[in-house]
Amino acid sequence: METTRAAELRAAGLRVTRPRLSVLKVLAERPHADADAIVTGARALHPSLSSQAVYGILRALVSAGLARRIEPAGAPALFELRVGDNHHHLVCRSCGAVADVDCAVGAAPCLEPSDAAGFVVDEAEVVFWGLCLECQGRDHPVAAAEESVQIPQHATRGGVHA
Amino acid sequence: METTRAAELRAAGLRVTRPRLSVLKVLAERPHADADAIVTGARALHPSLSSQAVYGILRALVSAGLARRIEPAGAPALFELRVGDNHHHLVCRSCGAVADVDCAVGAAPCLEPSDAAGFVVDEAEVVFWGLCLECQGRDHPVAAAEESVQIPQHATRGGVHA
DNA sequence: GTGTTCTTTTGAACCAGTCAAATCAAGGAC
DNA sequence: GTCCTTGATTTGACTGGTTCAAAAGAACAC
Repeated sequence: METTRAAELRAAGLRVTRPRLSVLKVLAERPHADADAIVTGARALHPSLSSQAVYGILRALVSAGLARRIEPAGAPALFELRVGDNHHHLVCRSCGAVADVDCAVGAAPCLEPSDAAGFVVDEAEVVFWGLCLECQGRDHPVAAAEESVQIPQHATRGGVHA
Repeated sequence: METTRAAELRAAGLRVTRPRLSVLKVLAERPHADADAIVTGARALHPSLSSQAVYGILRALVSAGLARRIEPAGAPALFELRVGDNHHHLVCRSCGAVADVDCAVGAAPCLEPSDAAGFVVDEAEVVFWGLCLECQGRDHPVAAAEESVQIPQHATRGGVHA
């Protein structure tokens, strides 16, 4: 298993080091971890690891195409290994939990902007905001989105819009 | 005109103050301004204005529903007065320019996640990444998305995906 | 006008992330 | 296997965007 990760690094033109293997292992175990969680997790495997090293490693992985960085508004950046497929994210307004979603329509027509204003678009990024199963129960079940929200984002009333 | 803005503030249950009117005026003149630009602009109208006051005002406006905060990955937050309609944003990877887009489809089916994983979704936020007209010319016209990019985001090769 | 309450000011602090120099290790050449 | 070059990590300081807290000030209901 570690051989696989080492091969991935090598294939991407990156040297195989213990810090990098540790970070990859943490990312495989918990997708959508933030830098801090990755530092903590990777230190279990390589105690001397500094947080700056993790930032460097994450940057190397992202620019090599081995990892993807997502930045939900109001939260620190998250990292995931699932890269190269067309998936988006569900984010819980209350606890920040993140789940992957595939878009229902492949190359969806609604994701070609109606008027691109001269822009050449190369990516459409979608974030679905809501409440995860757990927070629906914890907060009051109706109008739960009004509850104590850590992520500073104006909650649109009245259903999903596009 | 200022009467209108004052009325909007009052209607939202906020006191009418010169700092707030100044910030609203700046937001009306330049949509998608960041906090720093708003401070600079508002100081032209109210020189003693502190940046902390602007942060406070912006927060009040957003939570009152008079303004909307958007946070493109890797850039400071932007603010706009256009609220309550279903619009999204085009962001230039090179210069950070932002343009509004209405989605082609109203309550688009593709924006209902294929599998919501138990989440109750109340908003779908779409960001289209690309190059604005100006940066297409400045950078090399083909594969321009590979150019010196300030916003740390992995550029997906091969067209818009969903 | 007066007083209460909300705003702004002032000044400090916080956090995620970055930078730069020095040390260290991976892995190709021998 | 050892040496050397280049790239990776460590160490420590620092930045930019944003938030917090206490004190001073201004709106506006009465």
